[in-house]
Amino acid sequence: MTFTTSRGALTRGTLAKRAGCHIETVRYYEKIGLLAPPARSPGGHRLYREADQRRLRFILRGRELGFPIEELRSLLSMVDEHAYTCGDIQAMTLTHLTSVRDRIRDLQRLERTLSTISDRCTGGQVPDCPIIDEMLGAPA
Amino acid sequence: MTFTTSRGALTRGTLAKRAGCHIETVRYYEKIGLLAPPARSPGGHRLYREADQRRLRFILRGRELGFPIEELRSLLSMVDEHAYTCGDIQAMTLTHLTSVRDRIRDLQRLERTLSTISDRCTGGQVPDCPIIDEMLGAPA
DNA sequence: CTTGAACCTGTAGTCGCTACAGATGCGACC
DNA sequence: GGTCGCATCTGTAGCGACTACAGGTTCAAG
Repeated sequence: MTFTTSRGALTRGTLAKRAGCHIETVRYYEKIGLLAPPARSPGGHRLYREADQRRLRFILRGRELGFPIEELRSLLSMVDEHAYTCGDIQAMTLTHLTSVRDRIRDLQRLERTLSTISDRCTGGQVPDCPIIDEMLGAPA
Repeated sequence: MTFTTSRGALTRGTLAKRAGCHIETVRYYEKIGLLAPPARSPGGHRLYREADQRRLRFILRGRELGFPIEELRSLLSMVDEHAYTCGDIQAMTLTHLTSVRDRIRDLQRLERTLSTISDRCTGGQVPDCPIIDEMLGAPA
């Protein structure tokens, strides 16, 4: 079992498992400066604390919400310095929400197009296909 | 005016403009083997024909429909060899359609989460924010 | 003290382009 | 035929957000 070391520190693998990400993601976030370089064991292994786990969870939760890394970097520094207002965060979120809605609309248009053209197919062994014809010729 | 050369060949820039893509995309598609290496002028400039324009349009239309490059490679070789049935193409399209629908569902979930949490904001100069609290604590 | 998993480092690959630098070609005009 | 300026040529690096690998070391359990 790999849990914690003698003084309660977490290894990289354990941190990743607990926070719910790939082990290499932890190292990646350190490299790009989202996670601070942690303490090391005498042999050079990273040793994390509970605070690191909370910070990583924050980042991962932000990613799940679709925030890009650079926005998370801003969010983290605002939180670190307690320098934010609800209005600031809400504005960032609403901007982000707009882009999510745009993406949904784009995909819905695509969905309609794809279902329309595939509905026109007869299927089976027929050596002609309206999808190919559509791609060869006029746009749908 | 840059249209066609003496024998009706298209330059790379003209081809890109006519087909509707970035000039560098043409070279990229050649590099990855979607477009065949075209004839060259004595000085080494690419010279394209109408058939190249049709092929490029096919690829771009496929990209607009969201097909990944590798699927377009398959589609192109099937079309080149007249070796496809409507059923084959329809199956590819339906698989692709499913993944588009999955992505829509994921984004809709995200949209609901983001609008729910931003609705809880009071906004303005308030130094606490439910969005941040959410990211620091329990998942929404 | 041995064993095997976990970790260390740096780097390359993913996808689909786009951008750049530095050199050369092309065609229009004079 | 000379000059001008745009277009094109080549190879390579960068984007975003990781993930995978190679080749070596450390850790901890038995």
